[in-house]
Amino acid sequence: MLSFAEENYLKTIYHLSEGTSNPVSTNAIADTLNTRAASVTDMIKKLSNKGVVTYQKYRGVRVSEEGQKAALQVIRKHRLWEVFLVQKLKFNWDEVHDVAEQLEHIKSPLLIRRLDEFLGYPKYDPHGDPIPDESGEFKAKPQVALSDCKIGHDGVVVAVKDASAAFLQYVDKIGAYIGAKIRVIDRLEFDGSLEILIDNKKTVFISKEVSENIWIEE
Amino acid sequence: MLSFAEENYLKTIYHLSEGTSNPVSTNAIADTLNTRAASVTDMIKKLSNKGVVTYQKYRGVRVSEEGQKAALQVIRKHRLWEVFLVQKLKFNWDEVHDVAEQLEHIKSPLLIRRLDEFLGYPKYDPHGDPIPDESGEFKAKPQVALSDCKIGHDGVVVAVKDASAAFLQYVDKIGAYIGAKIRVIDRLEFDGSLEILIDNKKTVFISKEVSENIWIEE
DNA sequence: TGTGTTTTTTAGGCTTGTCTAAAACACATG
DNA sequence: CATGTGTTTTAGACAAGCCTAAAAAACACA
Ligand SMILES: [Mn+2]
Ligand SMILES: [Mn+2]
Ligand SMILES: [Mn+2]
Ligand SMILES: [Mn+2]
Repeated sequence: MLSFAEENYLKTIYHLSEGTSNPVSTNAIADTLNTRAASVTDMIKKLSNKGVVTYQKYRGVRVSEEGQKAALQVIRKHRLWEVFLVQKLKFNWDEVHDVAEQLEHIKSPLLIRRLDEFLGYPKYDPHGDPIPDESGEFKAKPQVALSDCKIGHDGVVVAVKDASAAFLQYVDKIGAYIGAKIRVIDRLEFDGSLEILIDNKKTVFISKEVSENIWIEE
Repeated sequence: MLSFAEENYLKTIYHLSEGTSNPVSTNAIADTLNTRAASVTDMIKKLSNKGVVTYQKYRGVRVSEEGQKAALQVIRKHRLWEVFLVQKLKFNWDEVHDVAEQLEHIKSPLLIRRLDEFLGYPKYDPHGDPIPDESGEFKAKPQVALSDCKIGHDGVVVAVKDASAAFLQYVDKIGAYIGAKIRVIDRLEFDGSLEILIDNKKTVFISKEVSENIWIEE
C-alpha cells in the first residue's frame, strides 16, 4: 500500500515519463512537486525498494510495470473525481484540480467502481484527458498542440494541458473551450505567438506558452 | 488548519463528550482510537495549544467552543458523504463508514456546500444521525434506546448507534431497519436481553448490547 | 489517613517526510 | 583529457505521530 506522498511522487514520475523513453531526473521531480532534490532522492529509494520504480544512482528513475499500474489507478481516480465535480456538483473546470488532488488518494475500490458507474463510464475528463479503466487501459484522442500547427490548419479543441486555474480561466475568457473550432491564422516568428480564429467568430492573439497547452484533434 | 490525525482526535473527544458534562479521559480516547494513552497525552497538548480543547493535567479534556465548531464540520462531512454513498452510489449502510472516515478529511468548503445541495440538504444520515448545517446547528429526532423502553412500549426505529458492519448486517438480517416498527414484548432480567416484535410480523430475541444500539422515536 | 491500584504523564525512541549544507558525481567545454 | 559547472547524493537535523517503559498523580478503600 502506497502512502499519499508515495502516490504523488509516483504519479509525477509517470507524467514526466510520458512521451519520452528517457529516465526522469531528480530535479524535474523536485520542481514539479515543489520539494528539494534531497527529498526526492530519499523518496526514490523508498519507491525503488517497493518495486514501483527502477533507479540507478545519478542516472534518473523509471516507472516499473507495477508502478505504472499503480500510477494509472491514481490518475483514473483523479480524473473520475474531476468529472464528478463538473458534471454532478457544477464545478467549473478551473476549480476541480486541487480537490481532485485530495480525492485521488481515497482508498476504496468499491467507491471508484461505483463512481465510474454513476458517471456513466466517462472516457475523458473535463480537460480532455483520457480516463484509464480498471486495468489501466485508455485511449487519448489523436491530438496536436496549436504550437505545432501550420498556418491555416484548423480543428476542434480536444484537450488543455495545464491544470492551473489561471490558465483555464484565460481559456474560458477567449472561448477556446473543449469543442471550440480553432484556425491558426498567423504565427509571429519573433516570439512564437499565434493569431487564431475561434469558432469562426473572433480573432485572438495567444502566447507561445498558451499555444503549447491547447490541443486540437489531429 | 487541523491535520487528519488532529481532526480524528477532536471528533472522538467531541463524541465522548456527548451526553455528559464530565471531561473526557485519556484512556477513553485511547480505547476509541486504538492508540496508547501516551500518544493521546501528546496529541491533547497539541490540540490544547491550538485552542480547540481545554485541558488540565490529570483532569481530562473538554472541547472548546471553537473546537466544537470544527468537530461538527468534520461530522457534517462524514454524514453527508455517507448519504452520498448510500443514495447515489448504492452502498449498503454497513459499507459506508470506513470510506466516510477518509472522505471526511477532504478540505474544500465549496465541495461540501455543493454536495449538500446535490443531496437535497438531507437532515439525517443513513444511520439516523442528524447532519449539522454549515453553522453547526442540528436537531436529533427525540429518541430512546430499546434497552430503556418498558415492556409493551412500541415505536419506529429512528437511529442505530453502532457503525460496525457486523452490527449493521445483523440489524439488516432481523429487519430492524430505520422506519421499522418495534414493540418490546419481554425483557429477561437475567442478562437484560429483549424479546421484540418487528413490523408486527416476527418476534426476535436481541441481546442487551444490541438493544442499547437500536433507538426508536420517543 | 495510609496504602495499594489505576490512570496519566514523562522520557526516550522509531518512522515518514521534509529541509539545508556539504560531498560526490556527470558532463560540457576548451 | 583536464577542469569547471550543474546535478545528485549523503549527512545531519527537525516536526508529526506513534510506541514502550518508568515515574508521578489520582483514586479507592481498609
Ligand atoms: Mn487535474
Ligand atoms: Mn484533468
Ligand atoms: Mn459513520
Ligand atoms: Mn452514520
